[in-house]
Amino acid sequence: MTKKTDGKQIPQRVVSRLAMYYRVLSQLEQGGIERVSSRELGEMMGITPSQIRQDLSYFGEFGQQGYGYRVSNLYKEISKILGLEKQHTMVLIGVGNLGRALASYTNFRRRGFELVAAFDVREEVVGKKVADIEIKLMTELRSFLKENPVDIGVITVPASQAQQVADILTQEGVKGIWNFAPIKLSVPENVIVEHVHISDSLFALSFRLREKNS
Amino acid sequence: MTKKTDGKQIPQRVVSRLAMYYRVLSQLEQGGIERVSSRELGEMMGITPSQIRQDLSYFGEFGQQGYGYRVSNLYKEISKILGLEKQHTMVLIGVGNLGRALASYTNFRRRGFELVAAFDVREEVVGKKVADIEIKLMTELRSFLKENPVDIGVITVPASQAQQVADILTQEGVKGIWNFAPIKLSVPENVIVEHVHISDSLFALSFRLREKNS
DNA sequence: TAGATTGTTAATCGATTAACAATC
DNA sequence: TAGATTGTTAATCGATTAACAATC
Repeated sequence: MTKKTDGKQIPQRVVSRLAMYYRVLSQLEQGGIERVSSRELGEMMGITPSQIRQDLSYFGEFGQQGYGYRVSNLYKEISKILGLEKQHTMVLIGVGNLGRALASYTNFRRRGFELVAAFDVREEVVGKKVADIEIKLMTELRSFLKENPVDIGVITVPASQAQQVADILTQEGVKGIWNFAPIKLSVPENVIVEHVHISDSLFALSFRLREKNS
Repeated sequence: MTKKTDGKQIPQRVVSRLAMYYRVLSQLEQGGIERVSSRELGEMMGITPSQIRQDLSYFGEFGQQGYGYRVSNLYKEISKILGLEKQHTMVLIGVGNLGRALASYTNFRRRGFELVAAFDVREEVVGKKVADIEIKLMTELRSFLKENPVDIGVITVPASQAQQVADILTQEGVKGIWNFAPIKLSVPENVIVEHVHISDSLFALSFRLREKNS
């Protein structure tokens, strides 16, 4: 039962697989499945049972010999590991099409990510709403952050403005940035940035299509 | 000058770094920079010069001893490698917020990805437009594909409908799928799928925020 | 009990980094 | 020329897979 989280730094690859496990387990639970083995999980996800057991062993012992894993239990444990049982507050900067899509994605709220404000530079959208949040003018970002505790900043502005926004966020104490601008941000080392480079994966698709036909 | 593409399968990691190189080089070129060394590139991207040279060596020799790389040249070569000099046609299935965001992202068109049609199940959006494309009813998808050559299908429907859409796409000869539904698609082995699991990266951010504070 | 499956240690595989001769 | 930097081979590192004792 000893947790193995002690000190050891968890590889990035393991963390992203945790998110996959979480997703699959959520489907299994919704499907009313009660137990699952690493072999079955592996088949569903296209990875080896060994890898699953190895990954989980970073965090503890969640299974039972001869039986496998209780779906509802493993789901809850992984949810805890990912920090999805905590509440997170988010601000959105840049209410374009993508920002709007993210704001409206109700699953985030369900998982404990609460959007508390949205900002844009364009005066004409100010006062309108996304996902029941009133859009504020970008110039109010700093003062808002001073008065409201915010965990995560979601950046969906053009690349040219992203660094500037990141600077305000980090100066005002935001500790996590979810960045959709196609640019590498410089931030203090205690701030965590997750980049989502959507177009990179389209380019990879293009490459693999080409590779196949040659 | 011998290309090394011969047979050897390129690791997925290398492909996704190619997309990064492409992005950085595009910035350098726009900034009017003429030459760059692997050391400089590495510093900008936070990876080792060795890795850059190793990656590039999969595809040929693009540099010059004592000088480095000519930015415009390397940019063009990587663009070729990624297949971005070819024209690709795309259809979009699911015109929700995310679909709308992708359709409006003009950079794709600039890179040779042309959206030729968009589909949705909701009758009320049919006939309206996204990015100058008239939205069609989902039931017309199959017949459209029979009459028009399409390279890539972009899936932005809910998870529950994604497999069904993927089946139609692959049956009608689409060879690449860009999937935003949070589910693993089963497709024939000659079809290439790129998944973008946006929420996975938010979960990873949540994990790393938690990890830091413990 | 016999069969199944875990958690973990050891072996293998692949990817990253270091080193260096070649040469601009 | 001397200094810089490539492309590539070899060394190292880390991640994945296999194997197996423990045990439900």
